[in-house]
Amino acid sequence: MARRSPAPDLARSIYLLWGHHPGPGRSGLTVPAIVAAGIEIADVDGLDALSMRKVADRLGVGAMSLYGHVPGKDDLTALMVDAVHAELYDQDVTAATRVGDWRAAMRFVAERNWALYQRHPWLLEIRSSRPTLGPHVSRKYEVELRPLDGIGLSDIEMDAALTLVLSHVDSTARAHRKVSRTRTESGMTDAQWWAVVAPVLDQVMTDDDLIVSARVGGAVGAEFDAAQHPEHALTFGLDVILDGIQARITPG
Amino acid sequence: MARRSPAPDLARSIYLLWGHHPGPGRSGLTVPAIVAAGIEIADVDGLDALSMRKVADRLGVGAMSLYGHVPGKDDLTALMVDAVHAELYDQDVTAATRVGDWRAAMRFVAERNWALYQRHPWLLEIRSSRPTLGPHVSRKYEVELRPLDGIGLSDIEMDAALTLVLSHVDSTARAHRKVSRTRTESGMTDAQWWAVVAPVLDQVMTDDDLIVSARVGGAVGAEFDAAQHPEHALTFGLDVILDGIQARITPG
DNA sequence: ACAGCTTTCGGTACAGTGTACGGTGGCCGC
DNA sequence: GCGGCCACCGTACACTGTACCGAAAGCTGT
Repeated sequence: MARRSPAPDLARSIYLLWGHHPGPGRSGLTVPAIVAAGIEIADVDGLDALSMRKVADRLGVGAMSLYGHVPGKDDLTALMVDAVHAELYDQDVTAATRVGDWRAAMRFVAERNWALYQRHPWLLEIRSSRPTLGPHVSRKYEVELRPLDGIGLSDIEMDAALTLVLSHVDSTARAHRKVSRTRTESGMTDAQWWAVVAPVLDQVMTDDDLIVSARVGGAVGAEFDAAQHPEHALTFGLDVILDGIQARITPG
Repeated sequence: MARRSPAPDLARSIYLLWGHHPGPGRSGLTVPAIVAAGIEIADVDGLDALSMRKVADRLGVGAMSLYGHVPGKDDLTALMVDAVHAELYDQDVTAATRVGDWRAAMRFVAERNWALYQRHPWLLEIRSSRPTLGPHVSRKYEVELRPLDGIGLSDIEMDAALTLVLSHVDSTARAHRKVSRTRTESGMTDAQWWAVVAPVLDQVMTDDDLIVSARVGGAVGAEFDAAQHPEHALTFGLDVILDGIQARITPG
């Protein structure tokens, strides 16, 4: 696994994110090409399937050649993250402000981020210790922050409010992904899966105290089969959060 | 890596979670001991450092001996997850209802879950496709759902509201962990780290549009150094969410 | 055109991982 | 005392990220 002794070169990582990388060598290999290949693999097979050798194979190049352009896998994934964030607002820094008041803007932001997670589910699997300080991520932050400027929140509250909206999308997408992975991995529909699991649970759950959760779990399960559960959770949570923020702006 | 061809045995996994496991063999190995060893390793060194060989070493046993008690690593981590959830409410199903009205109860729930994440940060790193259908996780759901019963939410809204609170704790803990990992991995304080990063960013960020984010980022960074940032984010978000739920119960 | 140097490429190797397979040793029932 | 069974585990395989260093290709100076 990752060497940690010679302290990862922060400066180099940042320069790389902001486009300071060597031109093509004699095999035509470039950083953008490597990043694009990585994204393609992760989009199709997930982050677990992303390996340096697979990226190299896809580019018709030896595994070790990648290391002349990218310091290691962590930096590659950071580059991938920043790259896909360019898709969000087409580089238009007023994209969110443009759609209406701050509530409409936050709904727009939530929807765009949700769509991004659907296109690139591997974003949810990344466990990086450092924040991604790349150009597109920075710009995304600006776009999403602007509609909250001047509506009566302190700077710190602005950040907290945005974080709240984004975390909600993140968590909902994560839950959504969990059920869809269960589906694909087991090769069953949700109903089939429950048909296998339910009898076992019935046999084993001898706990008489699970009164409320049994009822609620049943109701959720029913809605669940109705198939558009995640969208409901997304809008419900968003409504709650926006109302809560509103209450913070205009108390009483 | 994980074999997937012979379809993971769902029934066996559930039975295992609910305590159906073989007694000690001639080396004294038991499932609870394996799970405890796994938790100890993950608590200290994180989930990445958890390997079947390390668990076996800690128990003075060969790596393959574990497979007589546990089908594989995924099931082991599921067992670990369920096990630590026993710590949350000391098996008292009325623990949350007891502390006051539903708002007080949700604060209590948030605080307990936050504490659990601090004790077992590896909970945030788990990427399992299936939900953990174990006894302690089930009971936790019941404990946390009860205070929301009968306050004017539909069953589905109850679940969504609880999910909202828990996701918020989850996301905040995740962000908190990210900065503390940056600290330990780089061996620098936050200030030192920024002292390295900031000049590089300044040199490379030639984007004139980042007006609001520069200001807000600065404010957050200052608060950030004040060191209790995550607790602030936790209570701010919780206030927003609870106000939003309140608005949903008693409109007007 | 050719020599020499620089830069880039990639084969091999190493320390890890999860876990399948099959041999072995110790315990239990007779 | 002894046959059989089963828990245990040594070995092996297919992977991973990446360090090291030889090889080859291209550019430069003459």
